[in-house]
Amino acid sequence: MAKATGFKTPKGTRDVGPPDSARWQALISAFEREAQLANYGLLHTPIFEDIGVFQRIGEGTDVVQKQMWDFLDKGDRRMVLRPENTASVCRSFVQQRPIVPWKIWYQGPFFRYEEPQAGRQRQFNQLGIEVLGSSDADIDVEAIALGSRFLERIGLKRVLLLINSMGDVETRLKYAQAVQDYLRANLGDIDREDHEKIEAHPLRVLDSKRPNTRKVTAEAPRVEQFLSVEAGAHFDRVQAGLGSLGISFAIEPRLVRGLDYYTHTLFEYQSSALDTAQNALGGGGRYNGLVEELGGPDTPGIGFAMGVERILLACDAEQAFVPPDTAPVVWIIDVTDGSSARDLTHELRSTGVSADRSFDHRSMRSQMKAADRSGAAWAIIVGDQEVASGVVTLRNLRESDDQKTIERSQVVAYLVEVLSQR
RNA sequence: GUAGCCGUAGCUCAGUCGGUUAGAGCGCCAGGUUGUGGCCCUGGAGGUCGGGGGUUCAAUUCCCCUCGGUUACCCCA
Repeated sequence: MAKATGFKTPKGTRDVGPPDSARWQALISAFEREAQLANYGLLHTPIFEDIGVFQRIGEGTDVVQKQMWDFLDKGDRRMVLRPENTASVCRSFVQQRPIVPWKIWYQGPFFRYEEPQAGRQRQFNQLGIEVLGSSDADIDVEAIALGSRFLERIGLKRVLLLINSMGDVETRLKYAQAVQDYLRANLGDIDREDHEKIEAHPLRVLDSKRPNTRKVTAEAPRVEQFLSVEAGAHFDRVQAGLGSLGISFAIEPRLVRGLDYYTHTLFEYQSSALDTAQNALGGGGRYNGLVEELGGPDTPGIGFAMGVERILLACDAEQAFVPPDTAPVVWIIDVTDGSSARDLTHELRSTGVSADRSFDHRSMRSQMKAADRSGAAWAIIVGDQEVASGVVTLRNLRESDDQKTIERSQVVAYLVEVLSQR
């Protein structure tokens, strides 16, 4: 417990240190590899932006209405810590005007000012991709497949892929009207807490978790009946593509997602291994109006974001993606004046062998304990006898207790040789 | 923003129906073994019992407030 005068991480934030940080890095690397395999480039955007960038994602959304972590800078500009990345990427696209299709991936911290709970932090990390400049349904397939492949490759098995379509803007408007009419007609059977949403955001009532509302929405009109010919063809092509790639999915007519910019394809990856309220590992969809909203040309886009913390929670639940081994290969035990430890660690590191040592002239027992605890495979022991004879003692700490005497001048080359044979 | 539960050593937790120096296990440090880790034994360090206020002769314990954690609503990653 922190002292009265001590500081702690701010509410809804946490430190991530060893060994968790190594696992976290490995997860990012796994995603980076997946992105590179599909020729996506890395885009870093600022962690804060003008508040207007994010207001474009929908005035009626919770993200904009109550979760924006905004502040005035010293020039009286209204800034906001980014709550998501799609709007930033579109802002960047408008500013840079890269050639299309622009395929980028990203990773980093995001911020939403809300009450923390399981799988929900005020600062959290997302990784994801965006593609701007193509309305080809095969890009939808590529994006969805990339996410599925990533989750599969890190060892998650209990993942459900849900998809839906919102159609184009006209479809969406007509469908929203139909849903609203239907909900109004069944007002009495809908949980009271959802009544307000019926008027403000009828589509969002569809993913309400309240039992009475769910009974009503199960029978709600389906979007298929409202899809234009083009929108229907697009959705058909996406489904056929996923089928061709052998990716299993379920159509979820009530999947609407909370951001207003989505059109056409919507998708979400859910973990059935998590029994918390937040079981969505990630989600995304197509947004064909957002670039224009931000002052650019009419440009289609699609992408998804996944929550790093949630993925790791799911990995814990499935006992997948174990932390990588970060132990040094060699530990130097020097019971003379420490000079050998100083020089040998440097030599080993220079040849690419990880090595560490104790400091502060600890006892041999203490140094051996430290070597054991570190997980090192080898110990190099240097005492007065060794120094006098120009040798060191090389001890195997893992497979056996074998140890042997070896020339001081040979030991580094010897270890490099032994390690190369693995 | 709202509600429930919870804040006692670095970690996981006992405990105190209010009463002299607040405990355990694990971890850490040292010793048993002045050249050998993992097992075992011994010892040690480390807490203003989350913070503030109130009641009381006396508060870690009771009351209020506050901060934080946690779970849920809402919503999302």
